[in-house]
Amino acid sequence: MNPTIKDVAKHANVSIATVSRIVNGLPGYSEETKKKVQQSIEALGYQPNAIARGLINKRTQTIGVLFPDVSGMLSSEVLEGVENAAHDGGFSVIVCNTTSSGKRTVKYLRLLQEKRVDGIIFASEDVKEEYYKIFQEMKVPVVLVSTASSKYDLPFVRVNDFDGAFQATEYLIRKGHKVIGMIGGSDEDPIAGVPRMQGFQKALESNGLSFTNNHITKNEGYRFQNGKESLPLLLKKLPDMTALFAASDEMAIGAMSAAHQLGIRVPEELSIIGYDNLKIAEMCYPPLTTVSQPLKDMGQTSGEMLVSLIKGEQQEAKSRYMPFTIVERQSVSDFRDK
Amino acid sequence: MNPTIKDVAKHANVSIATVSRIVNGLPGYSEETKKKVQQSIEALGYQPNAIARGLINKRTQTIGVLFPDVSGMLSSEVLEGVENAAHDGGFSVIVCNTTSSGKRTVKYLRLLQEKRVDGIIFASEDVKEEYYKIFQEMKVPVVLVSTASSKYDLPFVRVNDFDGAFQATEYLIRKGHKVIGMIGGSDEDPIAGVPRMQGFQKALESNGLSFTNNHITKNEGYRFQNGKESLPLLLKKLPDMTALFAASDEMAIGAMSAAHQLGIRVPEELSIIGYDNLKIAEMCYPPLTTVSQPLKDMGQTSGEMLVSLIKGEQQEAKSRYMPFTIVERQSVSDFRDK
DNA sequence: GCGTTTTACGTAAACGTTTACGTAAATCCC
DNA sequence: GGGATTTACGTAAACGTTTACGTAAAACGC
Repeated sequence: MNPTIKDVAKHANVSIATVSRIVNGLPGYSEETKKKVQQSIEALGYQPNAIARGLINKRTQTIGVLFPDVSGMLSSEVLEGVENAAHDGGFSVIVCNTTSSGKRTVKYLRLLQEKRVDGIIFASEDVKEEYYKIFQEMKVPVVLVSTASSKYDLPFVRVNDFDGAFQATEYLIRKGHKVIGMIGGSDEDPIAGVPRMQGFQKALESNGLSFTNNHITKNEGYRFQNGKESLPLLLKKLPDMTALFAASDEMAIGAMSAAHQLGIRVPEELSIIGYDNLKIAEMCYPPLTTVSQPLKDMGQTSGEMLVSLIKGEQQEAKSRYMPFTIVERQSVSDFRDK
Repeated sequence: MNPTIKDVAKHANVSIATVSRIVNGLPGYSEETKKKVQQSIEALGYQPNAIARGLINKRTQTIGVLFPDVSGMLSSEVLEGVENAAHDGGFSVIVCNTTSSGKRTVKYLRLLQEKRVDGIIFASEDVKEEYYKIFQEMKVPVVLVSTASSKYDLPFVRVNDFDGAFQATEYLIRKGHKVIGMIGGSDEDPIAGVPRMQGFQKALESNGLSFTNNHITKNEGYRFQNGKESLPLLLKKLPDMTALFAASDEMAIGAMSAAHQLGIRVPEELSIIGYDNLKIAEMCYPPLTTVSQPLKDMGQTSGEMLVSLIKGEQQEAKSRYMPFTIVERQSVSDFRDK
């Protein structure tokens, strides 16, 4: 089995306290003793036991990250950023796939509490009261990413969804489009659903364009299939539509697929703008113009924020709205001549 | 802070051994004592400390998973399967993003060794000697996924890449194509590079079609951009090419993008078949026909295999070749009339 | 040389849990 | 009723590490 600190101490003929001091770079030993101990460590192949250290220090150097869909394209980029920041800060990442289930989320939080993780990153979902209660019990820092909570004072890292939608819609308006539809999310989703629809509506109204219920179709999810099914519905409600804003890249690409099937040329007959700037945005045909959420940076920033809170480098984190841009590709046509 | 087992024992007026027995469902207490202890647990909000338990049991209920690219589309689906299996088996997953760097991989393995993880899943990369040395030191089970090792006897879960490529190429041949090219990976990649190229070559030769160096372009990576850059090169070498097999879905979609730009109609003028069946295969235009690696199932299977090894339910794991299928979509035309 | 300060150790206790083993009481069976 | 077995505890030690504190020796300064 693995040699312990006792084996090293015996081999080097010193006490375990001396070995510990040397291993951890604390003062209190001679150069001669240090060399002797290091030789013993190498000879025995000693690897310190982080479990024992965690028990004493009451810190495990581990954080938990909860995603509603760990293999989703959004999640995987955020995860990369989080993992980079955590690793650089000396922390390991336990990943939890909650599948948007409240029960499973509570189970994971309890598990993370038992494992005494030093902090939590909670991604892309609304914070329920019972989650917040567990956060409180755990007495560790929590950072939200790609989400926020109106009810609980938890630091977050996100993009301003209202502004992003507003500017995406204004972009279409500036390109000369006057009949613009939206493939939206859910009325009950306070994170990605409601603000993006509100931003869309506000942009229309601010530019003197009409907004009615016919301008939006709503969905429970944000997937390719949702977008594909929504386009025919939207066209029925808004037959003169020349452009649309989709509340996610996947839905935009789904709409694109449906347009191909309906023989509608994109962008010549229908312009489409998405939201996220996932990797696939450049891979579809035509390449998608979209609102760019800097997902990996958001993961990185939230990871750094959490590490900083754990280390006590700051007592309170300042929530961050990350900048977004409109990445122009080829899915939006210039309608100003028409 | 968190109440300990000592607090519960004091509150319930029993010993800590009794609390432990009750919490862990071991025999040796009366129903009356059990009720009393459970009330104390609830009143104090006791959560067992998994760190202390891990130190005693020499088992952390945690596994480490190493990916060369954690946000890659391949990785994220495998990760979901692994995480599901691990969670169901009572294990947490520490995710490590090695970025294909040998140095970083060693660093992660050492970290996982210190954290005393119960097992390792190693994905999508060749096993180097120094990794294998660390596996040996750690004395925990290791399972490979989406990779294998010719040099070390480690159980793996993968698809037979030779067969997959062979059948993809035969599929094109059965569709009447006679001049078939390949966008391949690297000669130095014994996992995804060489076998897929060999399968392609064998299929051509077995069907009496010519194979020369002009039939393959090679790449260092398997990304969209690699595919996009490869198509013009391949067309230069093989101007009469009517179909191509790409060694990954991303490269297939990259080739598709290049075809659109060159005004080549897919599949009418050029048929394309990919490899992986990533989510994006159905999202591109036209939807991609591809060899389907069951990525999530592979993750699930490798996770189950590792859990079983850790629990001692089996002493040796039997390596698994997972079945693949050809998922027909719309990127391959029937060339038998022409 | 002597008193003070610093250095280089080692000892003992702690962290929160699990469990082997001993003991007393209760139960069972002849 | 008595001996054997089972049940229901509690005690003590262990797991591998960190560190406060005490002590002896060395170094420093007058």
